[in-house]
Amino acid sequence: MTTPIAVGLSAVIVAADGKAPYALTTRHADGAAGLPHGRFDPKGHRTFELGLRDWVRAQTGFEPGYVEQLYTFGDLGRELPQADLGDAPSGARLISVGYLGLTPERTDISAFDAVWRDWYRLFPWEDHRAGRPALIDQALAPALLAWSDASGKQASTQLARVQLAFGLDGQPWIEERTLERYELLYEAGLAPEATRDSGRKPPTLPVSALGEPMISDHRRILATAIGRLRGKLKYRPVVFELMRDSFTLLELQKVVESILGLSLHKQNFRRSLDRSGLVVGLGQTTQATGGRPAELFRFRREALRQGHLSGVQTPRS
Amino acid sequence: MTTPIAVGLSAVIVAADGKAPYALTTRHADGAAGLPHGRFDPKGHRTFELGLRDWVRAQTGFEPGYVEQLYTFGDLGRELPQADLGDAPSGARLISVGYLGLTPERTDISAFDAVWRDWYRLFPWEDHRAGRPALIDQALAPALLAWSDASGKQASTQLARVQLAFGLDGQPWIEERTLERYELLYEAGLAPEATRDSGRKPPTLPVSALGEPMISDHRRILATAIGRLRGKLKYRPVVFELMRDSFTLLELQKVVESILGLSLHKQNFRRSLDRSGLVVGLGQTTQATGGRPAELFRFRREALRQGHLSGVQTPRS
DNA sequence: CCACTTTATGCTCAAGTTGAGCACAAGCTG
DNA sequence: CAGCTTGTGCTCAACTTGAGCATAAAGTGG
Repeated sequence: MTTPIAVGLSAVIVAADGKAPYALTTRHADGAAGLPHGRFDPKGHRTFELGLRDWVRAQTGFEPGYVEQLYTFGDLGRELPQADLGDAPSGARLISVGYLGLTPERTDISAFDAVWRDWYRLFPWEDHRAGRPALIDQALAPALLAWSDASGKQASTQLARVQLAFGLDGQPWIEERTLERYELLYEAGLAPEATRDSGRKPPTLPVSALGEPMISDHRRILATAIGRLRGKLKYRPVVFELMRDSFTLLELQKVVESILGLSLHKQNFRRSLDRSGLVVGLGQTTQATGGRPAELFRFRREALRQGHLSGVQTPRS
Repeated sequence: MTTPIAVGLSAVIVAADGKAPYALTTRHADGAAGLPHGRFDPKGHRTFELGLRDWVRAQTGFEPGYVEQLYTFGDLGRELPQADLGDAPSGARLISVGYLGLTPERTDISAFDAVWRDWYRLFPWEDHRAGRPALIDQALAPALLAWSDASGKQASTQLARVQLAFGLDGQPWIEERTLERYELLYEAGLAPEATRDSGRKPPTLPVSALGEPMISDHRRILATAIGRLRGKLKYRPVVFELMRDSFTLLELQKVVESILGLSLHKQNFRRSLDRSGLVVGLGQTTQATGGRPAELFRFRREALRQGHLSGVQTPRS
C-alpha cells in the first residue's frame, strides 16, 4: 500500500500602493489568515498554473494576470495543521507548489472571505522604510542570539546566520533575505507556526514583534515570495506589473519602496529610470499629490521586445 | 476514482573543466541519454532533496554535494514516453521536480551506466566561446523564422521571441536564455522530443544542429539548469562549488567560460576577482600549464560568513 | 645561450556609473 | 506673498568598466 501524494497549489497575489504592499489572503475559521490555495487536480488541470488560477478565482473572485512559479515545498512536518484541501485522501503526503502573482489593482473582493493584507503585519521586521524597526534589536535579536547560544556545537554557525540575516554586528541589512529570516525565527521556535507544528510551547514574544501567523506553511510561502520579488525587481522589469497604465515617478518609487521595505534616493532613482529606457513621459501632468504637478509616465512595453530586461535600480537614501 | 499523482525527481549534476561543462547522464535502452532520476517516495523520503540524493547515488554512484531546487514541471503531455519510474501506478499523472547539483570533480562512474556528458553536445547552439556557432544562422534561424512566419496571427510575437532568444537582427546574444531557446525549438517542432511527444513528423535538420535528444522532459530540465546556473554565477559565488580547493585564476576563468559558453577578457576578469575578495592567493605557484607559472588561489569561504555573496563578474572579450 | 613561444600579471586611460546633495520650478494654503 | 509641498535639473567627486599596452617568467629549438 503506497502513500498517496496530494499537490497543493498556493498563490501569493501581490498588489502595492504608496503606503504598503498587500497580499491577497483568505480568512479561516479561527480568524487565521491563509493564502488562496487548493488541490491540484490531475484530471481537471492541464497545468499547475491553470489549476492555480481556478482556485484563486473560486476563493477570492480575483483573476490573476502575471504569475510565476516560486518553489515547491515537500518537507515532512511543516504543512499539516489546517492544510485543508477538501477531498485529499487522509494520510496523503502533501507537497505544495507556491506561485507569485502581481497585479496593479486591489480589486474588490468584498463578496468573498478574502482580504488584501499589508504584508508587514505578517512580517513587521521587514519594513525599514522609516529606519530599522526597533523590534529587531529589542525583541528578535535577543531571542535569536539566546537560541544560537544554546545551539551547542553549532552555536557559531547559527550565530553567523542570525547576524547575516538580521544585519547585526555591523552586517548590512539585505532586504531579499526574507526567507532566511523567517526560517531562523521558525527554527528558533519564535514563529507561532513552529510551536504549533511541533507541539513545543509557544513563544513568549508578542505578535507585534513576531508577526501574525498563517495557516499551514503559508507564511513561509509568503516569505519566499517577498524575497523573490525583492530580488527580481532589480533585474527584471516586473514592478510595472504592479502599476496602472500611467503613473508618476514618485508613485513608482513608492511602490518599489513598499515592496523593498526601504526608502530610496529620489533624484537618483529617477535618473536611473530615465537612462533605463523603461518608461516614457506622456507629456501630461497630474496634480493629485499636492505640490507641483508631476508628469505622467507609462511603461514602454516595447522595451521588452527590444531586449531591455533589466529591472529598476534601487539607490538607497 | 481519482487519478494518482507520481512525483519524479531529476538531477542535473554539473562538473566543468577548462574544456567543457559536463552533466551527469545515464544511458538508456536505445542509447538515449537521460538524467539521474527516480520517483519520490512519500514514505521513505522525508524531503525531496534526500530522495534525490538516494536516486543519484543508486543510479550513478555519485554522491551529490551542493544541491538546489530548479523548477517543478507539471504540464500534461511533455513527460510521457520513456519516463520510466519503475513502480509508478499506470495512469498516474507525472510531475517532476528538477534539481541542480554542482561538483568539482568528475568522479569515476564507470561501474554504472552513466556518463559525464559535455552539455554542448545536447545544446550545440549554446557554445559561443569560439564565436557564434555557424549552425545558428545556417540551420536554426531559417527553420525558426519559417515557423514564426507560419504562425498566423501570432507571427509577429513569435518572430520577436525568436529574434530575442537567438540574438538575430542586431539583438545581443544573452547566454541565460537557454530555456527560452530550447522551448522555441520544441514549439517549432525542431526538437526531436517534440515530435516524439506529439506524433508529428520528425525534424529534417541533423542532430549536429539540433543537439542530441534526451528521454522524457530531461533536456528541458537540463536547459533550465544551464540557464539558471549561467545567471546565478553572476550574483552568487557558486562557481567555487565547481572548483577544487586550489586553482589558478585561468582555470577558474576557463570554468566560467565553459559554463557561460562565452570567452572573457582575462585582465578584467582577474581584476574583478581581486576586488571581490572572494579568493586569496596561496603564495604557491604551479607550472602545469606551459608558460610562466601561475599563482594558486583558493576560495575564501569566510567571505560567505561576512556577507560577500555577489558572484563573479563576466567581462566579455 | 639566445630568439621565440606561451602563459601570467601589472598598469593606464578614457568613458561611464553611482552616491550625495544643491538649487530651482510650479503648484497650493493661509 | 511667504511658506509648504512635491517635482525636476544639474553638479561633482569617487568608483567601476571596457579596452589594451607592457612586462615577467617559464619552456623550446637552434
